[in-house]
Amino acid sequence: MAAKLADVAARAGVSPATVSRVLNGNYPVAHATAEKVHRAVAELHYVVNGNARALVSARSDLVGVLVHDIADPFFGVIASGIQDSVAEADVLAVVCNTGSSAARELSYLKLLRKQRARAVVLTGGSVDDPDLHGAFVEQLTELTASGAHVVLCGRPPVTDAEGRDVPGLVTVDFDNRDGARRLTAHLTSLGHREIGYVTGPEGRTTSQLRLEGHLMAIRDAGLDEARCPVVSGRFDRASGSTGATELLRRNPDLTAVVAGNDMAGVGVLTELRSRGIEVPRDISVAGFDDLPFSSDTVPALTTVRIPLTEAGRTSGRLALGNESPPPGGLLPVRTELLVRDSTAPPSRGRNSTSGERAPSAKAAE
Amino acid sequence: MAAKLADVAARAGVSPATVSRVLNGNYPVAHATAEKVHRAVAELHYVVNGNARALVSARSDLVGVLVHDIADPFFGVIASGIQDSVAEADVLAVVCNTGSSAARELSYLKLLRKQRARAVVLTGGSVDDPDLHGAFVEQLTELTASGAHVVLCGRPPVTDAEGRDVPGLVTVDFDNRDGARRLTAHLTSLGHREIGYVTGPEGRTTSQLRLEGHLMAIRDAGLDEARCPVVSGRFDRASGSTGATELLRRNPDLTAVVAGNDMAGVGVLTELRSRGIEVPRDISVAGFDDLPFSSDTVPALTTVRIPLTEAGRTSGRLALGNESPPPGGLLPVRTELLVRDSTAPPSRGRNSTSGERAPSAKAAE
DNA sequence: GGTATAGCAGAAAGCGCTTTCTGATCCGGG
DNA sequence: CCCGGATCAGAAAGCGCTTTCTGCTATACC
Repeated sequence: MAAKLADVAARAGVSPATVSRVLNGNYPVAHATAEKVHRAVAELHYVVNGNARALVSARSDLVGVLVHDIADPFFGVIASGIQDSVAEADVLAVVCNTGSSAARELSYLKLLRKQRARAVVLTGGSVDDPDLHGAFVEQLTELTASGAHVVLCGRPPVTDAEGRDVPGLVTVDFDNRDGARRLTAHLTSLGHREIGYVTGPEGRTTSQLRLEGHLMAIRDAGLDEARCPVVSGRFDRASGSTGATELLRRNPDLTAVVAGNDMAGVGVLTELRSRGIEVPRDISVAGFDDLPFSSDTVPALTTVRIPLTEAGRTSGRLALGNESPPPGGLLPVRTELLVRDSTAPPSRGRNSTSGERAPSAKAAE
Repeated sequence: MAAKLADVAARAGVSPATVSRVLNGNYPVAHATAEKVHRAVAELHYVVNGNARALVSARSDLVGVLVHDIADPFFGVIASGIQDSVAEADVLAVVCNTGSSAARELSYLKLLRKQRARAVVLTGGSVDDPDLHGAFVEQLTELTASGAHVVLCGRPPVTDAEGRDVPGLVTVDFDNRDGARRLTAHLTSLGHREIGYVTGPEGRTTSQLRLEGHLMAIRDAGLDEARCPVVSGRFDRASGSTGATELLRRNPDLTAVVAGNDMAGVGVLTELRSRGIEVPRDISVAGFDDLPFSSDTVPALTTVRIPLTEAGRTSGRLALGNESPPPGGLLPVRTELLVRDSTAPPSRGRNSTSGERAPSAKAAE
């Protein structure tokens, strides 16, 4: 149906080899000949068959991007960063929604291997499934063995059954633990001593690291852990709401609630509001990630910014192999505490009307 | 490096042809033989080379998905719907960010053609670029001619230079105009007579259709169009803010503001709030799309719901050719008016509480 | 003027698979 | 007992490209 290389060659009056060389520009071709070929290409609307090319060169112009949920802006932003940087090399990004299921992650990895993807970027915290971990490591090993680059963006290095790092992986690591520690430290330094926490989904490394950071800050400040309840959520709005409810049930005197991410933070905000609790006068609230909408909440959410777009871009470059991998395969990404309007010093006894807050001034990107 | 079909054949003691047949299950193979093959496949961790397969069968297991911006939840949700439905056929979705540029759209189309994508789904309103339109139609024609399915999701049918529909395209059409009409009609029926409007980007069909619907409702209600200013925005928060400012400058007596989409609606909400204008008491606000966050705004945003996930799924099925195309190639998607807390009847005379305007430094993306 | 050397272009092999065509085996029926 | 038709398996061609190897024509140099 479509024109092929041989058709172009015939039309230009040259051999297929010459056409190929003109197209790839990796071999000297006389200018006049190249002209003829270009003309023929244009006339025939010729487009090289990527499959044939990939077959002989043993690698395609595809990079796989595994995300938990592409409808979640957290992943959308990362994906757009990746897309951005790989597009410069005319490489296509294949976005795969795993729905946080290790099984689907595995089957996508296999599919990507089948397409001989040039690289794959796994984003977001890893999902723990002991049964599948062996198979997971195997896929990753197989992938790197066949020359594909594997980049972990926002998830910790993968270790095999013996706890050894799987070789050849590159990690773009978000500083979740320390970011969380600094966030909660901000709250304790404001004078909060009864701080609730809504975690992310169980078994997700991101949830765990952030929780650890939070607990570190709690201990550093010498707070009574019994007064600082932790409930588990799922990194979404709904779990933010129910989490806030549960937290208040456990400790009605809470003066601050930290959510595992911004999404849950919004849920907390909504729930508190619907209960007539004013933020930050009555309770301070904080999130994590600094998603695009986080500065538009009311009040604007205090959070920890992760430069997601930039991290995505870096991951993309790493995936293409354009950027030499960092020493040790680990490239840390700095987080930054963003204090906005949802956090303030605790008021003495909840029901007092402590000062009004100034209308929000926003942080530019 | 990786095992190939011949290796599996050798190990199983059969011919390559037999292995292929076992893997594809399209030809009778004795049970015992199939067993041997399966064992060899497992032992060698064999994964078929999709490129080789695509080369001979002349079509790959890839569908392209063109979006304006994957970080925007509007597209994220659609993309996840598409992904969802094509994944069932072990087909991979290639997400391409066009950044609303017709040139990039074109180059992605070419890239997708090169990969011999099985189908491509173009989402979101089309971008108007007269210079590139011819080339655009050509790519689409070439694509359908080579047997690929082309689905337009949320954009109107494409017409060629003579205004004729390009054949073979399937359109999943959002009912933007009528949705917008009903939304503004809701406002007029509430008693609003001075309604401002913030459009989407110029030259985008979605913007245009929604604006048309709005104006229809304005006329239907017999309002004075001079009192109903329209300012242009870009479907993002920042333009919602600036749009609201400009609208109030043009008509300080506005009792309602309609934004072209939810994103801009949030911007409007934020801006009004920072000016001390209370929603919906002083001014009603409405958006369009019903994105996941729209019910979490304060107050919850009245909007028009488009079943984006479902539309994405349908587009995916259409792209795979699993669903027979609708008559006329046009499949309408119903929208639904969602009245929430941001709209209410206008109050008599606003200046009762028109607050001080706080300086707010905004960042555009 | 003859040979060495660029500088280009073509022939052909082969990437890993699918599929048609051909062939071998086995069964039942005449 | 032999033949025809199932039933299954192999041989081989070829999908559209890249790339090595080979070869040809100029040019340069002695």
